[in-house]
Amino acid sequence: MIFKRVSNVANSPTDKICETKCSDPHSGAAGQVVPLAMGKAQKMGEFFNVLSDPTRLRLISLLAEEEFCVCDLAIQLEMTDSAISHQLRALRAARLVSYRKLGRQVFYRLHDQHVVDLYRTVHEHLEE
Amino acid sequence: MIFKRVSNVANSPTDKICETKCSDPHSGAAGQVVPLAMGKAQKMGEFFNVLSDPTRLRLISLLAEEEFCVCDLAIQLEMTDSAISHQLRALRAARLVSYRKLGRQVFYRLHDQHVVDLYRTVHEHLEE
DNA sequence: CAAATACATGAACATATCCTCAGGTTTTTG
DNA sequence: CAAAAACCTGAGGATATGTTCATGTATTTG
Repeated sequence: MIFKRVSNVANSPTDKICETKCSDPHSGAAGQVVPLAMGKAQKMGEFFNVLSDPTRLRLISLLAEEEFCVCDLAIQLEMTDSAISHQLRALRAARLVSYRKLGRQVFYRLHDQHVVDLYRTVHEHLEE
Repeated sequence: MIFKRVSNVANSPTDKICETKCSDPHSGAAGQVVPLAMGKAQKMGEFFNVLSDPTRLRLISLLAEEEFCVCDLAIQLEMTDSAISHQLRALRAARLVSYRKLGRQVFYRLHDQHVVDLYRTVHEHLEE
């Protein structure tokens, strides 16, 4: 099956012709190669985006060891309470951390082991 | 061992006191919990950042199946050659893809299996 | 109860990111 | 050789992101 050019896609002024491997019958059952759907790519991107910030990664590296309150996290990263709080908000939104309140303090921990695994995997990968 | 407050760190006008668990002796051999170093956090962030864009993830999803030339990638994602080329540049810089030239076409493929594993792991993780 | 601590939040600013547009190079084709 | 195809690249503009600053809420302490 040949990929038909989607006509009005603003794909350059003069349309071009290059349907090289689109008709290739190998790879998979139907011989069709379909890209990840937009919606899923968006979700997946948002997930990786949470892990794309140095501060958030440093927070995760600490929380991978034990539970910490916001103030202590701020001290160890030598950053403002506010900055840390904002980042923890992002980590919460992504369901990467959970917390418990104790008096006026809030202790954060990693939501599950999954993130730690991912973190460690990439950490090893970059050691080369 | 107690964490001593790093004095001039712009850590709010009035310095505060909260050295809750910093002196906690458990976790690890020396009982010390040290955050990921700034430099490494930066590198790691850059790596995840490459995977934080929907377009790049869709490219990876295609290249996980087989080799493709730029034009075909553009057609399947319904985007401009230019846009795709820019993104492939980012993937190249991150050493996630390699390429071979054949005539006037350039065929891209994933550099190694490692990325595919990571991609699939997260893909499954988000299926809930 | 008033002050202080711990944390959260909104606005604002500087920076980064992704796409488009307008060119560029290289290779093929007529 | 000239035109076209395939791809690359830099500049520019809209949008997103991270920190600071100022302020707000809740809990503890004197």
